[in-house]
Amino acid sequence: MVSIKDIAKKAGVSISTVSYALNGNPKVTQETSARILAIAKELNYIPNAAARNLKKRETKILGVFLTDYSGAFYGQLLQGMRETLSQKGYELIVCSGKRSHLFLPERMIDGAIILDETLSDEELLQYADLGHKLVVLDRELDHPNISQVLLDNKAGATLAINHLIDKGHRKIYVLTGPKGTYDSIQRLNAVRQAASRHPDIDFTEIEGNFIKSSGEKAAKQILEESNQPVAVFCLNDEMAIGIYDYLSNTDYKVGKDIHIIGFDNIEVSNYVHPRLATIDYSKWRWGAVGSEQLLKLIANEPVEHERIYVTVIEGESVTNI
Amino acid sequence: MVSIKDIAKKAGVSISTVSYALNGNPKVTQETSARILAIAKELNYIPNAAARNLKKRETKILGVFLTDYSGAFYGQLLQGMRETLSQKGYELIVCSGKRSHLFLPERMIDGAIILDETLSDEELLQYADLGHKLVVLDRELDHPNISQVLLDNKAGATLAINHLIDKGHRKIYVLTGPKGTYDSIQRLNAVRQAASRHPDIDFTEIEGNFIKSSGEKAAKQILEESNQPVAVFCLNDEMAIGIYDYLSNTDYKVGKDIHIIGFDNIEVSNYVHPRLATIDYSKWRWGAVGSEQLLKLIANEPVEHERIYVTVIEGESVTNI
DNA sequence: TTGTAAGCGTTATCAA
DNA sequence: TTGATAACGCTTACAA
Repeated sequence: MVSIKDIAKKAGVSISTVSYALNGNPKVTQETSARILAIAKELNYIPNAAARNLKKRETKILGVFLTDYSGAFYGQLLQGMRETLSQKGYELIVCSGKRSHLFLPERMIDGAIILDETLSDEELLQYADLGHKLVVLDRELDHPNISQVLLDNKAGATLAINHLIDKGHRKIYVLTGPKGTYDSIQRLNAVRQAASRHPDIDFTEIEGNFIKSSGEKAAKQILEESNQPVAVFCLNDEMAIGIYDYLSNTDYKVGKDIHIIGFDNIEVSNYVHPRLATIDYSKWRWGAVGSEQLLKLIANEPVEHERIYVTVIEGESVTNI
Repeated sequence: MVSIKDIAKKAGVSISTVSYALNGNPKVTQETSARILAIAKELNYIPNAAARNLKKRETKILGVFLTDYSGAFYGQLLQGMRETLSQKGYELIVCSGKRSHLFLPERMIDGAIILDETLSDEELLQYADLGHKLVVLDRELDHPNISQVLLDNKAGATLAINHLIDKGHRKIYVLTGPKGTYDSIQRLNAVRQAASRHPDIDFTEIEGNFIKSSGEKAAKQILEESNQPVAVFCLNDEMAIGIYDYLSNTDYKVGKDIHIIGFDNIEVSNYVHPRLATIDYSKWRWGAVGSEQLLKLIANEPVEHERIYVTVIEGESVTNI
């Protein structure tokens, strides 16, 4: 491994001069600086990250924590983060798994964006107390070192329900999500609020868990229970796709016998036929805003919580009844 | 920040004793060790990664380099890697972008898996020369510190063509991929070889670039050129989906007017109707095998290049003519 | 069994 | 303008 020591020896200067030259410090003359740089390049010198991190107490690396890598919209989300951060000289690494939770206290990364239920509120608050900067996308957490960038789930769920009602639906199933996750809880609460405003409409909740198979199961149950056309609000798109799958093996048709609206506008929703009506939001923007907030926290600038707005995407999966 | 110094002071021992205790070295007595551990926990001590990395010259972190985060099958691939590596005490981080290319020479990571055309062969060979361990999934590169785990593209493309021929197709379009990427080149070569073995069959190449829009463009061209039923081998699924999209706005039907087979069996291929025929392989296994190879390289065990095998998935997008 | 001390590769302070 | 040197937090011979 070639270190500044090697360069110093070869250039006949001290290591401090090398360090200054390498870091563009104007104290060292153009001449020596050029010579040192040339030698550094010749020797293929690359600074050792550990040594620098140890001394400078920062890595210029930020982490994003995901529960796993399977999420259907991570691509755009991460892209939004990366583009925002790289402009400011920060690198982004994607972390998932128990050991990586230590990256923050270990000072491997300078800050983190959280979209990972497996990290507890307590753990995050503890890090925040230690001075680490965090942006949470999946929970509400109040702390001076934490900023929230949350989806407007309530507006989304309300839009979805209203869309079904506008189309004349009076029997509405709601396929719920996992009990513990923020987005799921928020969406369900909004649905219940909407339900209480519409006593004339028949709302039925079916327990789901945000994965495809629970959509299939729900479809089976719905077909057994009722034969008039019904509407289903799936609290995420993946479950909606599950319903499509189940129906494709029956004579029932989406948008005719069962009307479906989802949430998230994941990529596959663009491909299914008929097109899935859903609630859309910019995943790219979510990542970008989250990153901006993190940079502000790190720069000790004031931050306010942000909200990501949502819109309805209409599709032939919901038609007039 | 709490360091071993703080613990040493509080425990009334030297820092080396603390270090030994923390690392479970049996030289230190149960008693003192227990006391030190207790204090460490009390103070919420977390070892500083930079300091340890600097000293030990390893991080127990491996990187996987991706061109971007948008790949349709990254989820399973990464999952395969993570599950394999975490068993062996390694953490995986996902890196994308210019600066992260330095993670290897900076010694931020102990090794890397490459699926990223933006890294040049020269750069990788240079790292390998410096002693860094690499596994490449997207090119052929011979070096003692590099192991290849490649898709059997040739078998896949041959299978696809044969499937079309078996179904009676005699006019076959081939929608190609970007000129520079390994998988694309390999697949096209295999197609040309198959073509030379079947002079009776009419092969036509259309230039594509692995993204959806080139499928749409190709569909337009194909419909303009020919009206008898034709077959198309799309060198990846994404372009095949593009054809579906284009046809959905016409009166032509997949599996009837245009027969399509893809490559990769990405998630959306499961959702489209009719089901897309395609070439499948285990993304999880690809990641897992790649990881195993990397661990072997790091342990200085002998490695041989590996191949990931492929199979045909039939679908109603290709029917008998 | 525990302590002393050197060293990992940088940065940065102070003196020359 | 450059050089000597301490320090960052940790590991690990070697000494006690």
